[in-house]
Amino acid sequence: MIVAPERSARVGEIVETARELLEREGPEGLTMRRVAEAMGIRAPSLYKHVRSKDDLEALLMAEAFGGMGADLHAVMMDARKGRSKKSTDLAELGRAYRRWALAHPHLYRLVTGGPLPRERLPEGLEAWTAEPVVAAVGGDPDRARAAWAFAHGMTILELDGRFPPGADLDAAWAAGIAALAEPGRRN
Amino acid sequence: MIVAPERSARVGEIVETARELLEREGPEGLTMRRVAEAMGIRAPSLYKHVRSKDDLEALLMAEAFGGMGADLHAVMMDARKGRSKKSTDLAELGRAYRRWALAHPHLYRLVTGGPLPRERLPEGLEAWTAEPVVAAVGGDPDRARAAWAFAHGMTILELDGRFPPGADLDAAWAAGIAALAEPGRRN
DNA sequence: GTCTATACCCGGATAGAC
DNA sequence: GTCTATCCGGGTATAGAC
Repeated sequence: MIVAPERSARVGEIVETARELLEREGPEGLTMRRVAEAMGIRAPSLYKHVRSKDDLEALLMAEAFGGMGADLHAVMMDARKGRSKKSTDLAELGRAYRRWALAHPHLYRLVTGGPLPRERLPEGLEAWTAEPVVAAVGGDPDRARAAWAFAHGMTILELDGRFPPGADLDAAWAAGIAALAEPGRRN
Repeated sequence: MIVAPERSARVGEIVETARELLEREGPEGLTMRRVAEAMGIRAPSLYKHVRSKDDLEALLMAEAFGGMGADLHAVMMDARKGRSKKSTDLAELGRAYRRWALAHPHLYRLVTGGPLPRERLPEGLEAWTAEPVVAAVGGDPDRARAAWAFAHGMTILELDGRFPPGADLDAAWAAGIAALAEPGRRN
């Protein structure tokens, strides 16, 4: 479990406002001036609570990470109740991953796009989020990375509208997951 | 084969300057002012040749697309000389893809990050670039999309430094390619 | 301690003169 | 085809009012 670090109530308000703005209007809408405006104050006042815009984005990232991670962990827990086998896990996980991303496209981009500001993120958050994937492939780190790359690639290409209009993405997901769900056969 | 559309020599200069700037300094360095400066003119003059910065980026994108596509087509041609079978094709293709991206990280991001401005790109460029991948998986579009997503995911996560320091990326690539290279077995 | 006003710098873009 | 002047919007530092 991940515990949110202590911080003033004001900071919580700012992050919440920023999250709503980002989800509603996308990255263009997330400016310090707009956040302040939405809170009824002036932009410079924000700097009494957060160091910089990058800092604010890191806080948002931590929150979003936690939300997505919670969803994935829930799938893992469900699977452990016995109703599913390993390869089903991975398929379920993939669906949960995709569902979360499509429900929060801008947050997904924030969390997965560009380098991670690791110094600004709670320690262990990254590994915790990845746990369910590692578990679903039986602990093989190479296959876990391949699966993660596949899921991220499918997701970001879909969000960016890079697949042709008629593409059957369910089928592409199924093809990839089926292939990656079991141990390699050659070598 | 793709033919570059007609355009004034000056536009060619601008695109070339922009490409050098982007490759050398990254997206932060690519501003209209810096491009102009590098050419010894003022920024507003650029607008006599390109409509907007987005337009300039689209020109850059088309060029980069062509470059990457040419590399992938070369691999496909080589394979057709008979030395390799299908699954080898996909592995070779993956290596060429990764190599190109690591050699031109900023161009790769430009080409694959965010939505495609399809109206501004030469028609057919996208499909032409994808041809070798489709060929390598025997024409199955679902598997081609899965393979592309995997390759893009691996590549962008590597460029963004999202894998842990000790991760064996060669192994992750191999695991993914081996899995995706052959037709699915279940259903 | 919290906010405001003001101001600076940078980037994209336009208008109009030469 | 290039210039100068200029506008707008964004991040952010500073100084000071309450």
